[in-house]
Amino acid sequence: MTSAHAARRRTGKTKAGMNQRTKIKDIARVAGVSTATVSRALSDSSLVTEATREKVREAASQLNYRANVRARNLRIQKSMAVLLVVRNMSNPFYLEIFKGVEAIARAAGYVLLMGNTEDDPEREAEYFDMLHDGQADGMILMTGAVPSDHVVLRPASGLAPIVVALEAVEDCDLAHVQIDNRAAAKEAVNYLLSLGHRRIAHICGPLPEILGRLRLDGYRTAMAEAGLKIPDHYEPVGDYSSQSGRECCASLFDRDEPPTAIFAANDEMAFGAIGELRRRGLSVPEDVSVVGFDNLFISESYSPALTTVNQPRIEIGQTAMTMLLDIISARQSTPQTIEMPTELVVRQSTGPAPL
Amino acid sequence: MTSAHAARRRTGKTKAGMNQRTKIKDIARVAGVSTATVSRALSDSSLVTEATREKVREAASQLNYRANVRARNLRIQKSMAVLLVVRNMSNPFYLEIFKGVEAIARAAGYVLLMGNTEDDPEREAEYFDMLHDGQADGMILMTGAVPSDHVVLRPASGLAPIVVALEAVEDCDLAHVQIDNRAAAKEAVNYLLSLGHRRIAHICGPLPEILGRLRLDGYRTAMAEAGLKIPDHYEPVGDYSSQSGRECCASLFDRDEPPTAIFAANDEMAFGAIGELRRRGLSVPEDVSVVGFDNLFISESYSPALTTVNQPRIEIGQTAMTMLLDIISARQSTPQTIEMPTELVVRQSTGPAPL
DNA sequence: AGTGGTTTTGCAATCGATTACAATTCCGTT
DNA sequence: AACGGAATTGTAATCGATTGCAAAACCACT
Repeated sequence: MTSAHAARRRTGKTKAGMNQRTKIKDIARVAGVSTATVSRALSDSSLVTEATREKVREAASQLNYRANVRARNLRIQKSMAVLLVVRNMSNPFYLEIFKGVEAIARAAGYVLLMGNTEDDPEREAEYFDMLHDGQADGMILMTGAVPSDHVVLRPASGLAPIVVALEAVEDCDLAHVQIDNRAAAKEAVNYLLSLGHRRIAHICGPLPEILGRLRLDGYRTAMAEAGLKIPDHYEPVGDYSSQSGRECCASLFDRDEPPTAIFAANDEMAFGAIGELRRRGLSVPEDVSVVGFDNLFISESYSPALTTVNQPRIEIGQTAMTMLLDIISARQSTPQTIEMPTELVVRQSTGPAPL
Repeated sequence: MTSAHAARRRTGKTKAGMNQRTKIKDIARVAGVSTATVSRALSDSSLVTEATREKVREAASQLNYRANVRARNLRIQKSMAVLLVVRNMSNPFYLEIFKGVEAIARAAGYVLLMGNTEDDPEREAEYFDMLHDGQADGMILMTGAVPSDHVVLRPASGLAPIVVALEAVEDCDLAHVQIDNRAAAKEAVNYLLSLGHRRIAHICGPLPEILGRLRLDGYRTAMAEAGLKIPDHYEPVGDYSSQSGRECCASLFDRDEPPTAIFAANDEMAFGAIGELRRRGLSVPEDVSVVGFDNLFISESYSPALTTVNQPRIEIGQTAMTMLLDIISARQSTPQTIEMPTELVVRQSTGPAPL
């Protein structure tokens, strides 16, 4: 009776009509059992006989029943959703991380919510709020910024599960998945040194960010260990765009003693640099060698194929999500930091130093 | 009393402790009003005095209250979430579409759920199920495949709001956002013809898919209108990967009468083709012109910068999401098809036909 | 003070599941 | 047949908000 009433009321509202979804009560009626039994039967509880389970399943599939996720989530106090927050959604670097995260999340029955901050502190706070109000059960954070005074960070207030990936949040005991940027940069530069290059420049990423500083540091360390002095203008700063790579490269070759090799802080700037070199009639790698960082999907099919530092992005995504699940299910409580291995991928954009 | 009891019980469970979230009842108690009034005050209903609204706001901010989204969603019968489903999450083509969708969704208060099918019919069905069980209020579908007998498609069962973007689902009255692939392809080929090229080949996308067929059709139409006969082997079929572009290009130049221009069905295959040409000592665009399709972010910084057909991806995402919102709010009921404009972007990979 | 009308507020139902606890059934034993 | 204990099932509370309806408060005007 109640349900007939509800049905009538709802039909009155939606002009589409017939939008009546079957609920657990309907199954109960058809199968001749209580709603509790239906719930148990469908969730494979051991508390029901095989016979009733079958009866319930029968009724459910006949009525095309699917449990209402909203109701379940309210009752079980979970959202079965995780939030993946990045600085810029259209950065191709993230693609495979998305994929890695998605694969693990999906396998565990979680859905993936996307967050895009555009480096706007207000937006960042919004995503933290979403954790707070139960829209997601955890978050993978790929922006370095954390609203410093946000409520979820107050230890007492039930710190929501957060895993920071590829960025570092200091003074917060959060779980981290990282790579060793300094060592990776050093390895790249060492490779150039091993090819006989001495005049090696570095196109930096933005230096307010830790990422850019670490890579620069690796470059400097390698140079220092080789006993080489770095000319003043050998460290132009870009913003990770190919346009900035182009400009930085131009600035290097507009002055005396241009380098014979360039190590760019990411692949896009390396592409820009190669474009600029070509424009100046210099060929890669015969005249100048170029190394990138990231190993974007496209780097392999660039011509010349780019020598670059590979980050295991799929694995990084998988690892971050796995850690998050471990924390959510309280299998893991003390925040860990996992370091993923990088690898220098040698392709055609590097060669022996010219005489 | 009840709430104290609940608190005790919950605290007993979570070892983190202190996870007690403030609920509307707490605000009501502090502000000295009923829960109904709190709800109304916080939702800016005109039914409360400014005085009580202020009192409630005060209490809410003092207790750091945020409404529980799960409870609200159950009550209002919405999820305030939309599902964006793609074939392959790590395809760079989607990036800006994500961004466009995200921007509009966010502005409207919707969150974005990501779906990745990997062309697996089972997964496709899963995402349709998510619509069915209320996990999302609508879906933007970027896979051509629709589970043919799925319940949401039965007209009577309250067809869930779906917008199909850049793919075509036939025999379904769903809203669509598309581009005119045939015309765009024709325009690209016409441009090559205008440069004096006569031997123009087309590297096709997979032909079971409508997309590949339409672009091929545009190519053929342009050639036919120019009165040119297409040699047998001028239509190799790739799979949109740069590797396949490389192979298709090789197959073209391993035979007699190689083309002087190549129109590839997407940018990645164009990159592969350019790589192969370079490997053979042919230069682009002096010996061979190459045109792509999509205008990936990287095409501009490729060298040579790629001439390609631009799809307004951000706008496509925005439009799809806007349409979806219109349908959800029933502002729009008859499914529309919107066609977005493409544009040939001429860069350095094309030039006059060699003599 | 009483009346009628308009604002504000509160009570309690509701959304649709899960689950603690009580009630019942089942089954083997005496 | 009666009994005890285990296995099933049912009743009703619960999750935390929103909202229909009734009650209360307020106000102006006779």
